[in-house]
Formats: sequence, structure tokens, C-alpha cells
Amino acid sequence: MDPQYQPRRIEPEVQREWAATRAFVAPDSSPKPKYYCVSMLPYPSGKLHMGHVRNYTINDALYHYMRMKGWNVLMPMGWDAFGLPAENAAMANGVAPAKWTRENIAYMKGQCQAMGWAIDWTREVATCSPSYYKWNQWFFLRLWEKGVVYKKTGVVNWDPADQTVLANEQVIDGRGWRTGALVEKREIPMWYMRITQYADELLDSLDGLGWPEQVKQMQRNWIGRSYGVEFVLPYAPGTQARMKDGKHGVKVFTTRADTIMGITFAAVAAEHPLATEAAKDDPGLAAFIEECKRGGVQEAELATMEKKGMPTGLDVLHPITGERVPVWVGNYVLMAYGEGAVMAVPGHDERDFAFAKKYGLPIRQVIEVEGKEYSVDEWQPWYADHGRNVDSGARFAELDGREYDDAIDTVVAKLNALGLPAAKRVQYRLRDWGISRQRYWGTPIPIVVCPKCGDVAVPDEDLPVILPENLVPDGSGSPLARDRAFYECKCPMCGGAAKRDTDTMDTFVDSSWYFMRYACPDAGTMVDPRARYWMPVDLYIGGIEHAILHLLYARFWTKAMRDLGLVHVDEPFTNLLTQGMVLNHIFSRRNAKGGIEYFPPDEVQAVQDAEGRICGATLKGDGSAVDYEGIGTMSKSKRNGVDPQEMIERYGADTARLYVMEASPPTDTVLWSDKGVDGALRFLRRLWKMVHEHVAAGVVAPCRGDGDLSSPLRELRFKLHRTIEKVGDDYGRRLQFNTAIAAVRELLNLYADLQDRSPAARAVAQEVLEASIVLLSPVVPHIATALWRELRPGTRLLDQPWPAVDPAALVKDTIRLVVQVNGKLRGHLDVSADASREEIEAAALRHEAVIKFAGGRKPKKVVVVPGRLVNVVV
RNA sequence: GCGAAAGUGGCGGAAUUGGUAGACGCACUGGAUUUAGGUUCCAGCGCCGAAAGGCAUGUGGGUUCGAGUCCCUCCUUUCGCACCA
Repeated sequence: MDPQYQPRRIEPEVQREWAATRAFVAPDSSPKPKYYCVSMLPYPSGKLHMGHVRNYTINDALYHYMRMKGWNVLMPMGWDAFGLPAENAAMANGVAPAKWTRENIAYMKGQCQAMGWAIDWTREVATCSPSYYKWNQWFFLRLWEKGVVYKKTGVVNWDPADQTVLANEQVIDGRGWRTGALVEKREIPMWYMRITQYADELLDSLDGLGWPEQVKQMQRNWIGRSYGVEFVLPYAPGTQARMKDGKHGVKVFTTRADTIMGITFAAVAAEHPLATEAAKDDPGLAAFIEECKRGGVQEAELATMEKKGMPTGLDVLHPITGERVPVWVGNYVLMAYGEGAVMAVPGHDERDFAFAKKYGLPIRQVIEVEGKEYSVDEWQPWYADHGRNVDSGARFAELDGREYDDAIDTVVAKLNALGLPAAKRVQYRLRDWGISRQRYWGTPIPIVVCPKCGDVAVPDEDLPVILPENLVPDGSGSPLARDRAFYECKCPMCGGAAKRDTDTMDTFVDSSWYFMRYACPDAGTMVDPRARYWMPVDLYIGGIEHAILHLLYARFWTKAMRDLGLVHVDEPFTNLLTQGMVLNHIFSRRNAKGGIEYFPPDEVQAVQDAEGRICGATLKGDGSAVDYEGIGTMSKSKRNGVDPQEMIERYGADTARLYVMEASPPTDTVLWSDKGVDGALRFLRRLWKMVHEHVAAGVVAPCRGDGDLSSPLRELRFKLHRTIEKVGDDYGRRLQFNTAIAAVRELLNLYADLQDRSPAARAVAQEVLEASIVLLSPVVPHIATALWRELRPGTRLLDQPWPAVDPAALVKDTIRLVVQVNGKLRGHLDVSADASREEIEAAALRHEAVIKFAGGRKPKKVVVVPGRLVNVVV
């Protein structure tokens, strides 16, 4: 045995053995129960980053643990290979996205192999391969047939300089990131998936999932089921004459129909037909509407911007009193939500209150809350509370005194009695999923647009519609829209000349079902019966940033597949582990064109203020100043990622794995720092040395029971079996690896203190070392494999079961209790394990520390917590 | 702005069910080994205090025999907000 730990020698050697024996290829049937653990697939950005290392090492540790516990485990891997970064790289380097992506995949796959993750590579999937995206297209058409897919207009960010649609990420402070041009909103036709049709099921089935409660809560809030009333604010006579839409008023939805008597104005979106009509002879209003259309579509931006409005000069009527109610255009009313119009009740809605104050509109109290004084001077949070209706006026006096639910029923009945349409309705915050992207590097939408027949499906036998791989985007529109060879085609219906849809699908489509394709990557159908074996995913692991969108889309997609009879499961992911983000500092500055440029943290020298906080930085290259943006998640676009490659080369994969796993619990965020890696390496060297010294004296049969061991040896065995128990609990139940590793470190610290070299001690040593190696093997499988061979020649670590706890080793005669006086620690008390409460109490009262700190005062109360402490209250 | 989390020594973190705050590490300090660097080993290491002891888990309150843990307030940071993935 080599006296030195040499990761560079053992790691490739162990990996070769795994590959040669196909150690991680999972069979599609087995007498063992299946355990399917999947990590969110990586985007092939070029190299792995620390988030990947963390994610896949967690998955890998669980793979090994569950395998040792007797499961048929599968850990697959694939590539989320379509997307924007490939197009950006293409623009920067003139390389086709396909070539760039495939080269990145090849490199990153090599990195995954060097990390030693137990991936079944026979199931590898890349979403950019036609054999995968064919099924995106096929399924899209099935959903279209069912009416789950439909077409309507949607709003996008438009860069007028580049004449192109921008992703939200490409809009910075309202400007295009490359051009610096002010971004505008633009409406274009797009394909949608009717996820709202599944809203109730998506909401209700969250309850049964083994997911973190906060993620389920985020999804509930995102779906946002609310119960309200939809009704119409009738046009005033003059308005009716102007509006030639065949309608009789403006449709609105509200969850607070009980406040209807407080309506003092209405607000519509800039794109609302009423606003368009009013602007025809009002240049001021037309200019304001134009202003509202400027800027991007991001909700955070819209929600934080200053609320502005302008009167249209047109009125609607209060549906009950018939009073004229002015209609305003508000920049905060969105055409895409509901009907693009809202009733405004400044008296009981905070946003309406602020708007009314700003523009001098009337504020009316119509709800009172017991014992509280209303004043229109300043908003109070209780104004929005449910309460009792007051001041409803002569025409609706029966509303007075009623409370929320009752009031709403009364309002709906009243409106109907007046002959006005009004009905209770469920409303969701969730919107249908727009999947059209005006981009090149994605799944082509399998639709042909025929001048005679309209939108026509590409026949199944012509799928996949192949994406040409040789195009290079230049930033101005999609190259597909300019590629005649791609878009020119015959109409499948009439045979006449037609044009393909040149949009591609949102990449969330790709990631909505890849975990099913792993089960049957070579299937001639979308999925086959092997998916029935592996699905659902038993544990899904990935970043918390995906808590809403990706996870919701994948849930929806699974349900849609189920409804087409393709899978049998209702939910894709039984359990979920949301990994915390790996953060790093972000440095940037604006370039000459007004765009923004990022700099990797290792290329800048940070400048700190008096308190040690970073306040700026200079570029190491030329000393020029750059701005500090704070800390944020590691990302390609912000250039603050850390490449684990250097760590692998310098320390070996096991050290890198050990470090990321022991640094913090998996769900916590981590601010990256590479200090502390030395400690991980030091530990592995120590472990190697311990085994080497033991083996040098000859391997022995491990101890199998307490027999008549000396007290230090019994103590060591007690610690060992406590540790086996704890580590299993940490891996299997708590999914907390840092404490598992710390527990093994504690055990080995105790072992290292043992001086005894007797045969009995050597048998205990053998038991401790064997168990420690197995306990650590999920985290550091290479060194564990190598050391196992030395300890148990002729056997293979991968075939070992998880060690069993010896209950006899855990029996103790005496236990140590904490002694408190008035809740403060004052000493300890050794009692026999079966001491009664009375005996403990009596012993505590005789305890010298109790006598001292009680100072002669009489004990008022003695609290005994069995096995833990005794607290004397004086 | 809205939704979800987090905040404990110089640093990462531990304390799993309301019961010994700081496990296990990193960094640092002193010592041993070494020609030196590195390695390895031993000891120390929350703050105040000579000690006894006191104080201490972002802030301020509350519940309790007992609070890092539960409740309320505020502050800060992170994630998401529908075209980054």
C-alpha cells in the first residue's frame, strides 16, 4: 500500500474500473425497489460551475447511500442544450450555436466523469438532438388538437435599433443591452399552452407532495386562486356613442365586490379600446399612451414604477347609482391581466388611494371596522380589511350592515336584479404559458402558415421539423426568419406554397419532460413502458431559483401527458431538494454604447471602505475603475462563476466533493470562498495514513460485539455505532451532509487518540475504519474504494451494504445530566440510567453547585427532563 | 412593489422535538519536528473580567422554570416575478 495519498493516481484508476464494469448502469427491472434520483440538467455553458458540483455531488452521495441500502438506483444526466447563451456566443465569436454547444457538452461531460459521479451515461439526453425535440413538436401538435395549445397576441420587449425581440435579461434599465436603445412594448402573435386549465389541480395536488413547504407556498401564491365577481361598468351615453365595439360597457373583475359603493373612478390599460378611442381627438392622451408603451414588460419594473394616469374624458356609469364615473388610463393597469380594466375604490384599496390622492379624485368610506376611525388624510392598513358595509346610499340601503361574503352575494343579486351581467368567478394570478420565441437556437414550432388554409400542423410523418445547424445569428432578428431553405415549404393541406412558423419553443418546454426520456432515451415513441418503471422521480434536486417556473411547467406537462395516456403519474417529482445558490461578487461597468459589461471577480482588485465592505474595484489589467454590484448567484452572463477544474487538478475530485459537501447544508446559500479546501485535503491524507498504519500491522477480523472490552474500547464502539446511526439519518432523512461528515470526523478524532494496540483494540480499529470508509464513501468514493481494497482484499466497496448498528454497543449504565439553577448551567450530575425522577431531584438538591447558587433560598420548583437536565428554581 | 427564505465567534457552520450556545472545520497564536519551505504533531482560540462571575445567536419587545429555536416589531441580505436557465 502506498504510504502517501495520491488522488491523481487513484482517481483515474478507480474511474476506469467503474467504467469497465459498467458499475452505474441501472437495469430497467430488478427485484430491488427502484430509486430514481434526478438533478436538474445543466445548461452547457462551457464548463461546470460550483453550483453544478454541489448539485451533482449531493445527488451522487444519495445514489451511493440508497444503493448500499438495497435500492436499484438510477442517476442520469443530460444537457439543456437550447437557449440564448449559445446565440450570444455565436454573435461574439462567429461560431454556429450547434458547434459551440456540442463542444461544450463534450468538455463538460469529461468534467463530470472526472468528478466521479455515478451517472448512467447510457441514458444521456441532449435537448438539441432531433430525436429529442421531435417529441416536443409531436406533443405540441397533440395539445393543439385538444385545444390546450392556442394562438393569441402577446407583449414582448422590442429593441428598435436592432429590430429584434429582447429577452428580459437583455433589457437593462429599460434599454437594450447591446444597443443601449430605449426598449418598447410590442404585441405579436404567439402560441400559448393553457396551463390555467390545470390551475386547480396544480394547486390542490401540492398538498400531497414531499416538497419543502416554502416551495409549495410559492407555487400556491403564484397560481393565486381568488374568488371574485365579474361585472360590467355600463358606458355613459356619450361614451356608448363613441365606442363601436358592440359592447355596453367595460368588463371588470374584483375580489372586493363588497366595496362597490366606494367606486369613484375606473382605470384602463393604455392598450384598452376605450383608451385608443379617447386618444383619437386628444393629443395629450395619445402622447401619454405612447409613454405607457415605452419600457419593458418585466413585472418587477412595472410594480415599482411611479403610478401615473390621465383622464380619458370618457365616462362609465356606476352600475347601481347610475352616477357618472370617469375612466382614466393608468400605466399600472395591464392589458394582459383579466380584462385590462379595473374598478377603483380609493377608500379601501391602497393603490387606488394613492392614485386618488395624487390626482385629487374622491375617496369614499363604505366599510367600517369596529372601533376604528376612518380619515381620508392618510392610508391605514385596516382600510383594506373586511368589515361591515356602511353609507351604501338610498338605492342600495339593504347592503348596509352586511359583511364580506354576505355583502358580495347581495351585490351580485342586486346587479342581476337591475338587469346587469354579474357573476361570481374564480380568478387565477397564473397566466397561460406563452411558448413562442423569436429565436433561432430552439425547437422549431411544427406549424406551416398557408395563405389559404391558415395555420396547418406539420404531419406526424414529417416530424421532426429539423433545425438547420449552420446558421450564425447576428443580433438583428432570428436567422430562421431569413433562411429561405428553412421556411419555404408546401402546405400539407392544399399543397400550395406556404411558409413555416419561424419561431422556436421556450426552452422550458425542453426541461419539462427530459426526466421521463432518461428512462427510454432510444424509444421510437415519446416515452415507452420503461418510463412506467422509473417514474415518478423519487428525489429531484436543483436550485431554489427554479422553485416556481420550471417546476410548475414540468408538473403541468406531466399532467398533460397523463391526460393523453402517455404516463401514469399525476406528479413528476415525489420529493424535492432545493439547493441553495452559490453566490459570488459581481463587478460591472457601462460601455461606450450604453450597454453593460461584466468582469470576473478574479480579474479585479476590490476596494473596501472603513467597515471592510466592498465599495468598488479596479481592473487588474489596466487599473481602470469598475462598479461593485453586490453579491449574486453565479452566472455565465454576469461572469462571476468559479470553474471547479482548477480544484480538481490541484486537489483531486474527492477533496473538491468533500469540501462542497461539508461547507454548508445543501439548502443554504453559499458565498463562494476557496479557503478551507486545504482542510478537506488534510482530512483525506489523515484518513489514508490511519488506514495505512493499521494495514501495515496486518488486517484483522473486525470486532463484532462488546464481549469484555476495556472501557476506552467500549467508549469507542459506542461512538462508532452512534455515528453509524446519525450518519444514516443525516443522509437518508435529513439530507444534511455537513453534519454527517463532521460526525465521522469526531469518530476518527476519538479513534486517533487510542493508544491500545492489543488484539482486541485492533479488532475494534478494523471495525471503526471499515465503517468510517463506508460512511464516507458516498462523498469521497475514490479514496474509499482504494482504502477498502486494502482493508478487505478481494472484496469490492460497491457491493457492501450500509453498516448495521449494534444495539448492544449503545447501552450505557450511567448518564450525565446538566444541573441548572434558575435556568443557568451550574454543574453536572452522573446518575444511573434507570434513576427515577425523585432520585434525580434529591441528588440535584444535594449537589454542591445547587447549594452554592441557591444561597439558602428554598427551591420553588424542580424541573427534571429525563436524560437531559434538572433545573432547580429558587 | 409583491411572494418565499436567511441572519449565531475573525470566517464556514453545529445545536434534529423549547432543555449544556459555538460540535466539526478554516484562519490565527504559541510550541515540537524539519537545513529551509511545505508536511505532520501538541496546545490555545466568542466578548468583558485578576478571579468569582457576568454578557452574548441582526434590532426592540413578549411568552416560559428555561428561547438561537415560539409570537409581535423593525433592519439587512438572497431567491423568484412569467423571454436567463
